[in-house]
Amino acid sequence: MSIDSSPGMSSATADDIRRAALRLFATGGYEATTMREIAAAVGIRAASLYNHFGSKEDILWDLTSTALEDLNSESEASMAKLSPDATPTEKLHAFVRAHIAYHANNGEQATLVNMQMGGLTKSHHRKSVALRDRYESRMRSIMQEGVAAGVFHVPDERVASFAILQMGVAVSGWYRPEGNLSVPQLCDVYETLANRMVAA
Amino acid sequence: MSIDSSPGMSSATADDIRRAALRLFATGGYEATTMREIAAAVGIRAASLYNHFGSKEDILWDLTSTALEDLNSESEASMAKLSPDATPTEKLHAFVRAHIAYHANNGEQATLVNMQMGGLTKSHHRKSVALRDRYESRMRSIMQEGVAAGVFHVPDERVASFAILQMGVAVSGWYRPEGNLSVPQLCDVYETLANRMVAA
DNA sequence: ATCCTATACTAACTATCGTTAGTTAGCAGA
DNA sequence: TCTGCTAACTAACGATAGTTAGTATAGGAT
Repeated sequence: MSIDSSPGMSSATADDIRRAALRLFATGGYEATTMREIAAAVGIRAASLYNHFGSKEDILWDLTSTALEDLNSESEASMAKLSPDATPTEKLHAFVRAHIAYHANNGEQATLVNMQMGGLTKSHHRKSVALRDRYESRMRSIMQEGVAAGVFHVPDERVASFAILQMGVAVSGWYRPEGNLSVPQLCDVYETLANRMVAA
Repeated sequence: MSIDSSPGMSSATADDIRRAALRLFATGGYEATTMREIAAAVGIRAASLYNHFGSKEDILWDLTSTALEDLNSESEASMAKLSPDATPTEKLHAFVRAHIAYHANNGEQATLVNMQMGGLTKSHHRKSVALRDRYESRMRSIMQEGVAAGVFHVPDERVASFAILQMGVAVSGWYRPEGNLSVPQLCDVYETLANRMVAA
């Protein structure tokens, strides 16, 4: 047995499984999706899935951890491009644009993270929550920095941070690339809204 | 058989079932919750649930439709209190406050509507989506009215409407009455944020 | 006192789930 | 050519799901 569920190596079939499972989990829910459905979408039998993943939960964990790591790394990469003396406002803009771009470009991954994490084992769930918290805390830090510098003025730092995060998360639920808004345009819109919320 | 799932009449046991199922569906998900779990939470056996509801989906539909009707009626009641010549800004404030209050006071119902509607039959799902659309369209109307009157200025009416709605929906995920914010205070915060977003 | 209805129970059915066992075909390297 | 590994298959297992059938009991109405 090989089981290429660990990151790094992955066969073409394993990637097919990932793609099919992601779509099915995101649209129908993890519990409601059966191994036979995933297999049928790939063109194999259910038992063959176990040549690539140890269990159904293994697939969910693979997808979830990848999604959360992508979210974090894209966000970090975007922030890293800023100059060392960037203002809180510039940081907010960079964060929001990366946030919106991810949720527009990776709607299924985001949906998975937001709605299907309950299917994970307790251990995997804890790790996922930790990754999500790490992400959210970056938003909080920017907010606190801006308030401390006197350039942001919000009624409640915590609530305002959540509000900015969540209005962006919702993008994953409705954005379609074939619509009349490009991703950069969408980022513009949300950058403006976030900007106004902190009354910068 | 009586099956008091239809609104209006309902036995005490049926209400116990509703309460238990709501909690279990909201915290663990509809598909992952079993009839035996619901029954155990009520203190009866699974088969006895069928004296009160025709099926598991019947319970979900009962809860979902009630939640959506409550959301709509509370919103309408709040708007109805405004004077006939209320400004778009006053309407926005009234809508947002009702929106936030509902999501703070009815977190489990809101979670159900936002995450578990996939468990409904196609017919019930359609009706639910229609109720949700009716609610969201009220936000859109206020936005359009404000923009037309020249008092709101947003980059995109549709996106801004969704953003205001969704930052409020997220409240149902984290608000706890034992926290350091009362519901009216929370409404104040979100009224301010929404206000800034439309730059009124 | 006697029905009758409502609601609970036990027991079980059928379907389907995730998963395992055992097997077979194909292909790379010696 | 032989060997060994990968990844597919068929078949089936054990568990559990939603649901139904049949039965018992308690309380209110006549």
